[in-house]
Amino acid sequence: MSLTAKDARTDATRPHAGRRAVISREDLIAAALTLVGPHRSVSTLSLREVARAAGIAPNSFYRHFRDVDELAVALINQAGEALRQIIGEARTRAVAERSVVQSSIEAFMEQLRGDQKHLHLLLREGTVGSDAFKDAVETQLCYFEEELCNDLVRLAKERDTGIYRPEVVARAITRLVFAMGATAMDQPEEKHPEIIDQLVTMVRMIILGTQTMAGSAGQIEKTFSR
Amino acid sequence: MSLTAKDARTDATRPHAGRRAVISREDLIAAALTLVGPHRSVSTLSLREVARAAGIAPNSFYRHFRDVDELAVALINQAGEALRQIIGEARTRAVAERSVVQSSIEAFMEQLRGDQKHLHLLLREGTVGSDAFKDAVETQLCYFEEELCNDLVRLAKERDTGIYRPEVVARAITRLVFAMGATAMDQPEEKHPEIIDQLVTMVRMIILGTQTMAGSAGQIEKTFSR
DNA sequence: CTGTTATATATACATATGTATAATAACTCC
DNA sequence: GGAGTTATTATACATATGTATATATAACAG
Repeated sequence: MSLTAKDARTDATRPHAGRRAVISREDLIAAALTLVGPHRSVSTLSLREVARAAGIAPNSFYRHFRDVDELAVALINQAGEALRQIIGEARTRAVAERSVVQSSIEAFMEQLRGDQKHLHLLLREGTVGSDAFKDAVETQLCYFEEELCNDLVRLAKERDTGIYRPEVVARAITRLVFAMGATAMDQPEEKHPEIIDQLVTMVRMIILGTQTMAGSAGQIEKTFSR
Repeated sequence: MSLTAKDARTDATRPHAGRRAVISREDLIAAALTLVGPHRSVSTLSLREVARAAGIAPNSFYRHFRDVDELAVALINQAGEALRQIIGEARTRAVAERSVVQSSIEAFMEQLRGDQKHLHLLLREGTVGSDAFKDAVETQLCYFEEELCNDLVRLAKERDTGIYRPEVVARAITRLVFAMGATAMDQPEEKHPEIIDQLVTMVRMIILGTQTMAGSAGQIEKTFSR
């Protein structure tokens, strides 16, 4: 179990008896990612197709995944992590600047425009496929909800505005943003500003609603002072 | 163009030269409907499979549809019409009774519980597939939005509550209900009451928000007097 | 070098798919 | 009855898929 000097050469991979893998799990995921898109669903990917895209023999696929479905789950998890990190950065960056709502949504749509296939996956494919796949998507969505919920509670305390059932608020906003994002992906870029505007309005209505329900109607202007 | 006695026998089908169709477009759609479900996406349906389910030879499919995609579009349109009618009835029935929000959502979830495959289709498959298919789903969603928008404006006038950007409100509610409905379909029935409760809260927040934005905060209690 | 072992490929097979072509069956009209 | 017309089927073919089996290849240990 001790590491020799030779092992260090292989850089964080422990010594290896047998042929070295010419391709990694991640390479396969990346190859699959090039195949999906607005017109191609993960659920229609075939093992041979992915293998072809990755430049390996069909059977080599089995060295990395039990079947395409397992790949799909890995794909979703990767997509969720990537997106959460991006949104997280946008959020902390936003606090200093303008409205949290506005800049978070803009960051989201910005990402969407960047042809990030990851986003396509998370937004559109959540509700079709195997149980394992759907669970994976749901889990990622819940992560988003939790983080947003924490943010909402924190902000409400800071600004001393009330907040009614923050977990429901977080869920509503998350689902709404994802749903609107999914439809936005099929629209030409000219329409994105309008969609952003609608989304911002929706989110503000929800926030206004939860604050009113919490009985803090008097503090509303404070929140939207940009 | 005149109808003879013999024509009347065939009941609204005009006289027909050549063999009579043993199967109709609708039969094919119905057969396809039996194949889709929580685990089967429309986009994975094969021509032969649908033909098999309908009890016809693969090639006979072409007499009715150019390809599976055309069937999928027809399926969506049918689903949309069916659902709109159901919700419409629920809505008019609701006005006399309790809160419009509560009873509309309950009607929606009720339908969902009834294993209506139509709903599965509309809720989940909207964002993957051909352009024609996605357009069809989007169109149906827009119908919902328009009807809801009319309702909202009418109700706002009746109750003299303000309403800010009703089309955005209608869109938010529609997308939210559909998104929540899609996730609800994977949950056991015991959780449905909780989901309904969340959804009702979400919609009330939005309505409260739009009313507040319209500057009619004083009239809020009136709306939620159940 | 030899052996061991993990990895990748080649070949093969049963099965599924979309569709072309030709044949058959059921119907209307004369 | 037969002629014309249309719906349906039978057969066939090229192609794609998942996977089983066997084999080749590369890295390591000794």
